[in-house]
Amino acid sequence: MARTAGSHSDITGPRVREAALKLFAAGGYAAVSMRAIAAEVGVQAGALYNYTPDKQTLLFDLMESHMTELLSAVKDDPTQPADARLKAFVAFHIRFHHARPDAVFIAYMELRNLTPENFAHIEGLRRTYEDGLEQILRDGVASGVFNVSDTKIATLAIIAMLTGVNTWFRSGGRLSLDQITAQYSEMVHRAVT
Amino acid sequence: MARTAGSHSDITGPRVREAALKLFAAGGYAAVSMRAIAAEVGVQAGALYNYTPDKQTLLFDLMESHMTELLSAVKDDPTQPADARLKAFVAFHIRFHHARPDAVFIAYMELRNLTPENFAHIEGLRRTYEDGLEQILRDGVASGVFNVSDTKIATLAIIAMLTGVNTWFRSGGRLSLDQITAQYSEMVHRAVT
DNA sequence: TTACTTTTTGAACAGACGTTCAGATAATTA
DNA sequence: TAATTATCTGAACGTCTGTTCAAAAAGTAA
Repeated sequence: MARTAGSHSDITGPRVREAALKLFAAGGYAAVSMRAIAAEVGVQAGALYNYTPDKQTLLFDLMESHMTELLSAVKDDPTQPADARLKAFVAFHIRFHHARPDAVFIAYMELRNLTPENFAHIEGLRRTYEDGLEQILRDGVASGVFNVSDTKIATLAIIAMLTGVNTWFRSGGRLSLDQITAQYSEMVHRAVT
Repeated sequence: MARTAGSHSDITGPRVREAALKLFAAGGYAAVSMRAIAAEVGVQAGALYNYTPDKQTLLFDLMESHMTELLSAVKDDPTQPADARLKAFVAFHIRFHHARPDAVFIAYMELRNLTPENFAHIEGLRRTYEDGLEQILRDGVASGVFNVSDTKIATLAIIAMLTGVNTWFRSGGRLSLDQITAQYSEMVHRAVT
């Protein structure tokens, strides 16, 4: 056997990334073999190397795609009042992260499996995202609507709190995502006011 | 060669656990081999099996020890006002977790590498810890000092926020641990009041 | 149909994996 | 001192690892 019926890179390529995302999130980068990813796709291990030069790059590409999507999806209107901007940020963060739990999990858990250069690049993207929130807090402090002694710490505290939703929330439970968002929005608002 | 000079289980045993803790935290359970742990201890891989039946149990024992220590270290005095109890909880959590970053990291990251039974056991211990905080919040709501619409969500939000300190704080930086604790205490207090 | 390109297989590589165990040496006890 | 126990080595086991590559089959274009 060789090339299989119906095979095409436009189909197999995305499926390789989907399989890697799913399996890395479930088992961890180191615990998932290239053969396991190939089996999930329905292909032999050698075929994966048409789509990634190596396993490390496969991980990095997944993480970079996630961070890039995050940064291009987040919106902020500096002409609005800071409290409205903060509320919008909270809602965006919870919703965006809830929609892609596997990518979020990988982006936060597999940093140690990146080479130093790859790590630095991903860290830079994350820092950019954090800076967006910190700017909202700083503007709010400047305009007198917020009261925070250290905006950097508050930024990290808020993001940790929001991202934590992903570790326990699943659709279909006692509360809807909107209800969760409302309560977090309230807690965050109080915490900085 | 066989038994080495000065060798004793009272010495080697703890060193095996220390090495495993350090390496699991740095590289992840799946990425760390028994040979790597043995090398860290200064022994051959076979010798590890005098101290653990297998690698999985080694991981489980580390996690269970950590959770058990956590539960026996946390104190709460229900006769005190809820806001004082909450403040004490925040300070305890930050300090306890800061003192053992490797164990904390493992306890939160390697859950997926536990067998179902081991996972259920560790999850039970974590739930017990969370319940301690939730009880404080509930008492505070009952006595009118707190205002939280859902104490379970608030519990998870607070713990995620506090544990997040471990991901970035290192002693010797811009702020002391006491300063960090004061600001988190303030934010948590505001969030539930 | 023929020629060419794209995609996959399946075998192979050298090395690492968790675990077991007989035998050897050190520590301890009598 | 001699006998016993505790501890470790070093080799071995079968299996899995990431990656490479020639050969084969399917898709595409002329």
